[in-house]
Amino acid sequence: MQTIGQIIRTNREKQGLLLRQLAAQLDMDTAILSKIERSERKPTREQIFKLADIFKLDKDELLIQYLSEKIAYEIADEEVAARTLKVAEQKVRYLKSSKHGKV
Amino acid sequence: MQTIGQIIRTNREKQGLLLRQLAAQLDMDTAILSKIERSERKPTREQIFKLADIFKLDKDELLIQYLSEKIAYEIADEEVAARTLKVAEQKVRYLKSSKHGKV
DNA sequence: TTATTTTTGACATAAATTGTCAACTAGTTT
DNA sequence: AAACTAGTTGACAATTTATGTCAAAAATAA
Repeated sequence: MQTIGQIIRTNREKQGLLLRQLAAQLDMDTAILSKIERSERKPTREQIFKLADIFKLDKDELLIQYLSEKIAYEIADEEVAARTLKVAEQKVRYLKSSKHGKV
Repeated sequence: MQTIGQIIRTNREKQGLLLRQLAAQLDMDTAILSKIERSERKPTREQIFKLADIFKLDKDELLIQYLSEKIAYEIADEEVAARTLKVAEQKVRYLKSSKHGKV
């Protein structure tokens, strides 16, 4: 199970880029990128898209990794985490169906 | 599909309580409770537990409703919402297993 | 050792969440 | 109509959380 940070580091190293080089492309501080790679901070959504561009990764896939990681950390400590996600699925389905008409 | 707000309002009315009476029990401003019932604001975790006490509802159930609603709203607009939740389940399982030993 | 890269931590800035308050609306009573 | 009651709204303040900046320390390589 790879974290976003690990995905970034792997890709960066595969391309032989230094932290500061990738950070420059992302227009961010080296310190932050270092923290993101070690999961000490989360990237922003924009940063995710820039990373997908730079590494030619599928934007949706990377976004899914990013969002799911955020959610997972949000509730990982809850005993009810598993059931919460099941109910969340129902609610998402409901919200999406309401949106396209039937309220 | 009931929102937390609807659950609260239903229970409050069942008990014949006024907004200000329930708000007092919750030690919160009437305005906020009004907004929570209409889903204009989210309750805090503590407020959820107090509500479960007051209405004699199952704490875990209400917590699940609360957490899942938060998550659902977080990603409902994403095209990738459904897959995101599936991946989140995997990540939660992984995080929980790491926690109990095997890192 | 010197130079380079990465990590760390203190602090600043910005964004999101939550709370306070007073005015407003709508309905009811006098 | 005026006064009262319940609920709603919106502007603003306070708090919390997220994100960014910077310099110095630690690790690595030359």
